[in-house]
Parts: sequence; C-alpha cells; structure tokens
Amino acid sequence: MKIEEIIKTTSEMSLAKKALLNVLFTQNVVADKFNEILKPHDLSSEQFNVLRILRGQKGKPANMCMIQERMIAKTSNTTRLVDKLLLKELVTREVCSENRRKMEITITEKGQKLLEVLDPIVIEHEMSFAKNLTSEELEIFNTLLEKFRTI
Amino acid sequence: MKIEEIIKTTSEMSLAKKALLNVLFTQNVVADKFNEILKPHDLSSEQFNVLRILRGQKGKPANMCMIQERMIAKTSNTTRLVDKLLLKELVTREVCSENRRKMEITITEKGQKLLEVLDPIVIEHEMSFAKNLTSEELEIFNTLLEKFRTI
DNA sequence: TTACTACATTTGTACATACAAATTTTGTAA
DNA sequence: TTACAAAATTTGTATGTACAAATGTAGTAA
Repeated sequence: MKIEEIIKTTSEMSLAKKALLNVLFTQNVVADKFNEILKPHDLSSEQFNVLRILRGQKGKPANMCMIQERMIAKTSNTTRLVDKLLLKELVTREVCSENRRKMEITITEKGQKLLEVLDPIVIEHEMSFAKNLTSEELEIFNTLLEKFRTI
Repeated sequence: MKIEEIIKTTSEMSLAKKALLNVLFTQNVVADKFNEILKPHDLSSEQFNVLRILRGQKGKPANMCMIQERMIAKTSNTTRLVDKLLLKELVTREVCSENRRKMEITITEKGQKLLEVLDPIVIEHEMSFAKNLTSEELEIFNTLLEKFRTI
C-alpha cells in the first residue's frame, strides 16, 4: 500500500516528504510486529535489545554507559530498563570493584535461555520483511537508508 | 556511518537483519531531529501530526476515529492528544449535533498560524534528508520501503 | 587535606503509550 | 417500549520516555 493511501492525503506530496513518511511508517509496521512477537514473553523491544547487548559481551559484564551507547533509542532510561530485567531475574547488577561509580550488568542463565527461545522467532521476523526484496535490492536498500540518515 | 559500526557488533549480520536495523535506526535519527525542531514551539510530533490532519480537512471538522485512522502511530491515545492541543487553544472540540457520540475537532486560527510558521521548517527538515539522494534514488527508496513493509 | 571538576548512575517529574474497562449514544429487533 | 448489541469516545492503570537535577565516586591541583 502506497504511503499516499495510508495517510489518505488529497494533495500531491514531494518525493522528499514521501520518503520521510515512508521511513516513519515502515519502522512503525516493523516495531509493531516485533512487540507482538515479544509480548507473550513479557518483554519490551528495548528490554530485548539490552539482553542481546549483554549476550554480545560473551561473559564480560557491561556497565550502564556501554548499554546506553549501543541501544537504538539512545534516550531511554537505562536504569529503569535494567530494573525491570532484574525483577524478572534475566540480569544481575553489581557495583564494579575497580570503579565504584560503575555498575556491572550481566545476563543470567535464565536470560540466555530466553534469548535462545527467541532467536529463531527473531530471524523469522527479519525474514518476513526481507523476503519481499532480492539480495541486490536489500544491498541497495541498506545503502539508501544509510545515505538518507546521514546529514 | 554503517549500521554495524553504530551498534558496535562483532559478529557478521544477515542482509535481512541489517535492513531491519537500518530502518529502525534511520527512523530514530529522523524522529529525533524532528522533535528537536518542534521543541521550541512546544509541540510533540504526534500533536503536530494531528494539527496537520485537521488542516487537511479544510474547514470540515474531524472526529476522533478519523484522526486516529490517519496518524502514523495508530495506537496513541487521541483523546489525551487532543486535550493537550485544546489547552494550547490550537483546536476546538464540540459534540457533533447529528451523532452525539462523535466529537467534532477543528483547528483554530492560532493552530493555522502555528502550522504556517512551521511549514518552511518542516520542508527544510524533509530536504535535509532527501538531498543526499537523487530523484531516481528517492523513487527507488520509496518503492523499496513500501515493498519491505508489505507482509 | 580540601576544594574542585568530571564521571557514572539514579531519581523526580511531566508527558506519552498500550490496552482493557467503562461510559454514553445510537440503531434495531422483539 | 424495552432490551440489547454496536459504535464512539473517555478513563484507569501500568509502563515507557525525556530531560533536568541530585547523588555518589574518582582524579587532581593547591
């Protein structure tokens, strides 16, 4: 469905405006579907994101700065995100012994297990969108998205 | 900056995963910049969106259903959004005389004036992203975004 | 040591979002 | 007319987000 139909506009839009709206709307579709997938597992997408960052540490603990830096939405509140994960026992939090300002966050066995369950579901989610494009188109798509956001 | 650098991953990602992350991240950049633009005018992007929908009605009032339907993020709470606009006297709200379940929302003169101030700023915002792409690339970009989100 | 600055994180507060339940009004079938 | 289901919107509640201010820690210069 074209973006013009979606927002039910009557007037003609510039290519620039269409592109911008298309980016916003497409992200919305993707994010909505992802939240739907995570919902039965009682996880928000940002919580999932943090868990995956922690797994990427391969055993090494991460501190709050590091987590914040690697998140897609940089502005969300990492403390309260980690609080929620702690409540579900998906991560541990300890004061760093070398620098007591820092916190050491580690994914637990339970967190690892949850990610393992989600792995195939996430791949399926990724594929469900990518399958509409050929590899060549995906390459172009990635390049264009990168160009578009670079100011 | 490539998406791999942004999320600082070590492992190789599929094209599908890259595309999905690129969409999320690009939207984030666009939305952040837009919020920045609107902030001095004390308007959230969804509030702006509603105002623009109302202007598109060209005098005819819109009801809540209609507004909800045309918003990018379908799930936000239209009642409370309109409440905020009412407080700022950018819209009016009246019970529809023909169907008293419905509300008639109209943009005020003040709301129109605000949009007129924002119009050139919004166009500049759109252009600041689109200028990195040629018209041909923008056409392709729009097509690929549309294909990508269609499940 | 004391004072000062920077760093890392947390907390407060206002606002936004998600979603279910409640409210009010309308149309319609018995 | 009464009862009932559907439609349109609002409200309640939990959670998430934005951002400034506060807290606690470290390093350093006088």
